[in-house]
Amino acid sequence: MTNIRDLAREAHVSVTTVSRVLNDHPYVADDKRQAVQAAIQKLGYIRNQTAVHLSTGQTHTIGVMLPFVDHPYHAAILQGIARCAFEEGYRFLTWQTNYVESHEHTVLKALAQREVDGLIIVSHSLSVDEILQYEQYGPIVFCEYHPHASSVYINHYTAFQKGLKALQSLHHTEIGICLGRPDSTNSLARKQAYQDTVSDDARPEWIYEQALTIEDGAHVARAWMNQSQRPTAILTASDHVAAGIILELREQGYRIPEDLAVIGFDGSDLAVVLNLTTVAVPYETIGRHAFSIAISDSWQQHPQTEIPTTLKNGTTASILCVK
Amino acid sequence: MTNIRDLAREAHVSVTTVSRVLNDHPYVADDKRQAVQAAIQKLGYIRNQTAVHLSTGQTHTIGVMLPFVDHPYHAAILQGIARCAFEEGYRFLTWQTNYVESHEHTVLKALAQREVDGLIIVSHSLSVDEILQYEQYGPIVFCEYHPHASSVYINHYTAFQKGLKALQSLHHTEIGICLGRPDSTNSLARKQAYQDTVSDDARPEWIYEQALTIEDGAHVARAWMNQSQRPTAILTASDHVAAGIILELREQGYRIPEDLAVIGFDGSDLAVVLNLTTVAVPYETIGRHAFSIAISDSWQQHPQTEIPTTLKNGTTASILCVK
DNA sequence: TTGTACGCGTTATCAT
DNA sequence: ATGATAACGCGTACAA
Repeated sequence: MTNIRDLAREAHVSVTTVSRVLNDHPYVADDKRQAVQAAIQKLGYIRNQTAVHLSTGQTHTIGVMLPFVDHPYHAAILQGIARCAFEEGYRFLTWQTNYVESHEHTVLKALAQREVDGLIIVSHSLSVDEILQYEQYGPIVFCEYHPHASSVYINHYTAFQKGLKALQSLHHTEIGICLGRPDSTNSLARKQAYQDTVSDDARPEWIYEQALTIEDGAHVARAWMNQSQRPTAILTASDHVAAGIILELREQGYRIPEDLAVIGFDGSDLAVVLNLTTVAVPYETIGRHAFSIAISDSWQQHPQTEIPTTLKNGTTASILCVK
Repeated sequence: MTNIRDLAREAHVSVTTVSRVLNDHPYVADDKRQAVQAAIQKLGYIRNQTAVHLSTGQTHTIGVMLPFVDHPYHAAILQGIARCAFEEGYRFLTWQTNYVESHEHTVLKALAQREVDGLIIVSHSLSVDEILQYEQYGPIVFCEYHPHASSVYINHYTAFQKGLKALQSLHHTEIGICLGRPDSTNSLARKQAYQDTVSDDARPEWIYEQALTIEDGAHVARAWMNQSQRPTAILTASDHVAAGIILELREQGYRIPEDLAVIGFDGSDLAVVLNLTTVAVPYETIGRHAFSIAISDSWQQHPQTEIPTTLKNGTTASILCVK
């Protein structure tokens, strides 16, 4: 493997001059520059990036920690990160943690070990404090709201409130909600929005937890059918869950939204094909913002960037479907 | 940043001994080992991976080249790669190329520059020969069939044939197909399967090209409606396209499968929620195989690994729906 | 404008 | 069992 020393010898210049040519530095005579370039051609030289990384102390790589890569929600954030990273000449490493804490530690360690210049945390199960201990090694940006950390987030409280108020404006008073992991930051905010907005009509038995997948949605539907007192509308935390509920209920002969109004969350392809009423989230934008914070110096101020959501009208809970 | 020299000084041993302790090598006395470990604790030492990479000449990182990260199809392959990589203590870098050739060159260059130990190419637009020139720098594994390269693939010819024969067994004789990028390896195989299987009934105007997204599917549906001679069944190259066709046609008052039978491809979430008849592909398995080939020595023999597909019955083209 | 010499942090070779 | 010391390949003060 030929290196810059070989080039220097071949071109009859010093390694410094070679390095200058390689990095487009000024102050190098044209004849020498050409001599170096000729040597590069002749010897088929290719720069070793690892050596650059060691020498400069930077890898130009950002790490991304997320539970799963194959969920539309996360993939869309990745999309934003990918676009931005490419534009900036950065790479990104992805770690899939499945919310396993030991795996999350692996990711944090990678930051400490200088494998990456910074970290974007899409979702996590370790405590924020524990994660922030690694901030001494480089920028850590969350895609969730955390007041004492750099975070790019959607306001799950107001987003959920938006859905709930829409249902109320359709004269629903018996409203249920679906949550994902019950103790996650997002779920807590959503539950709070539920209690504040629906207030007196809020009922614990209408809060369906651990609802994350299509399959989980079907479970929720079955639970709903078995209840003596049923909500007339359900706001979910993902389009997948909404889809599961709707499919199962239709299967059983119920009509949506007449028997049960359902609102999704995400604005994914599922919402398009099922024509779901849903809370659309610009995930790609979140990824872009998170990335640009991670590679700038602004992260040190722990900036808070809220990304707005929009309620997208469909046929599973719309004015058109209500008398 | 403390390094192994600091540790050596602190523990009163040589850097070699420190390195041995760090890498669990034998031949190091217990007292020295403990002294080193104490020094590690005291100085808060963390190993610099970049230096390890330079010294060993390996990065323990695999690069993944794909057009988009936010398509279920690619995300599922990534999932397989992610699982395998984690198990093996490897990292993976993802490059999203959008099928832009200059971007693809960037990825190949990264292999030459030793940023990654190997490359998995999910899909590409550069010629295989051009890509294979970079094989001198490390393993390159394709997730498409290429006879002279390491490849993990599904047989698009037989997979498409499977769908076509299913339609024929439902007594369809007027069959159309949707293809993605018209000149891709996959599309060519699919077109061949169409011509061979449907043979005399194959019609150029029933081959709908550039059909990749839900939106494209809607276009296909409109094209179909405008035709004087319409196929009675369409086999698509993705569930997205199938979904787009079905939604648009239902919108216009057509019935599926009575007016048009539709078969999807992928076996994605869309197929689940729309109850599509589809050709299911185990993408995660493809990712796993590709990865394990990339990190073993077997790639040098250019192994060919075919992954089987299965026809999944739904309601958009099933025996149940035909008299 | 150019070059020398050292640093980056680790592993590997070869003595002892 | 342990330790000097030379790689690995590049960037960069500092000197000239």
